[in-house]
Amino acid sequence: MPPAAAEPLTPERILATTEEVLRRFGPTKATVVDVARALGVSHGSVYRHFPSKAALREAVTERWLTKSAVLLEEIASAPGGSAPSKLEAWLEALFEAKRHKAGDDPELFATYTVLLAENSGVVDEHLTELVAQLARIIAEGVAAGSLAAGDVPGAARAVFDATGRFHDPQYAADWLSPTIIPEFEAVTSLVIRGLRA
Amino acid sequence: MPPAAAEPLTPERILATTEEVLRRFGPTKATVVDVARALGVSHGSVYRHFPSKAALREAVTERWLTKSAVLLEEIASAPGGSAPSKLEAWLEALFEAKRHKAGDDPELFATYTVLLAENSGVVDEHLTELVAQLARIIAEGVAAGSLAAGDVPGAARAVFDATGRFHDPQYAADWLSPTIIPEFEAVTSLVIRGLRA
DNA sequence: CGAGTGACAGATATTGAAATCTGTCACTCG
DNA sequence: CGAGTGACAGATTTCAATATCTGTCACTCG
Repeated sequence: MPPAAAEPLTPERILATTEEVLRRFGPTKATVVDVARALGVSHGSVYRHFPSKAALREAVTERWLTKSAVLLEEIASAPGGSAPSKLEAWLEALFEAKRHKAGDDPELFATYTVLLAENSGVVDEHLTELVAQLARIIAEGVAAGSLAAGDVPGAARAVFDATGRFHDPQYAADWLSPTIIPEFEAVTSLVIRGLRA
Repeated sequence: MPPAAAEPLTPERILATTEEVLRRFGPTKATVVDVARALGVSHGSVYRHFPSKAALREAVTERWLTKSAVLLEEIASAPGGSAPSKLEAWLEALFEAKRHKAGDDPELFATYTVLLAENSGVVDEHLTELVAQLARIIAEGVAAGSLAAGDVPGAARAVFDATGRFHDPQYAADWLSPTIIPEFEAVTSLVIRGLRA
């Protein structure tokens, strides 16, 4: 981040710089003063755009989660393909995305894990959104006769819960295990089998 | 714990006192000196029986896990009953036991959660033992024709992983939610359905 | 002997004073 | 005006000194 630039100070620019500062200093060391310094403004200016440090960090978290949700939405709403195979693709995309984020840059992943933990409200909304995506896939399968579910939202939630080990960041350490992929496949196929008509 | 008694200083007595001290002071404050004081001996004596504080805490952890495993083993090896219903009973017993421990004495539960985290070796053995119990139930079902599984140990592991939300202490906070029981039932029935012949 | 002791060295944790950070606000200046 | 400032009070974090704990060992004493 170049020290300054006479560009207008927008929320967008502040968020991007906050991400950068979090990346460099980590979640415990990154301060509002650091963000302001990186932007070449006083920290008071940052408070013109965000009411608190917590709100700033929450906005960064939201941004990150939105990116993931959009990616998965594309799979969920893709035309064609059977519901079971779409379900499998969706679960695999979720797992692979997380696994790569955790594996490629563990420090950044740890940083975001801290932010997720302190913004459970934003995370809950994100999880609700993901379960809703799953529910749409399952509903499609029920309509097509390839899946069976009495309570579609309940089934979606159950699928999400049952695969928690492969998307909950608390298990990130396990994702490095060489047996994690067969384990993922075993759970996925068990769950899909349980949902088949 | 009465200050002293001229009883012989056995590993068993040290372990019981360590549990008591952990219960009262919590995992961060409980020291070997505290344990010795509660036993009315010098801390050097404790080191005659356990090579280190870590070993002492590990032994306490092992003791606790063994108790749980024995309880579940009774269900797994009970004669009679179909494999699917035994599987359900086993999963429910595991969940209820954990849920009650967490709900009835949250501080003690938190203490043990800390000990579990620092003794992953002991925990891994315990988990292997539990998965083996599941595998025995599933094998019984396959033999009786009520369940289907190509790879029985793999399926047991998958069942265990899929129900993680209902036994992994990291999720203990969720166990207080009023919706946790239907969620448990949804996952359990999905998994058992996936295993049915 | 051999279970138990207690003084000791090095490691770890606690504490309180100093430094830094968060959030506010009266002010500047284009 | 209204985006940006910087000095300030109170909260939080850091750091170094102090205290406590862990683990060892030469010793006691039944």
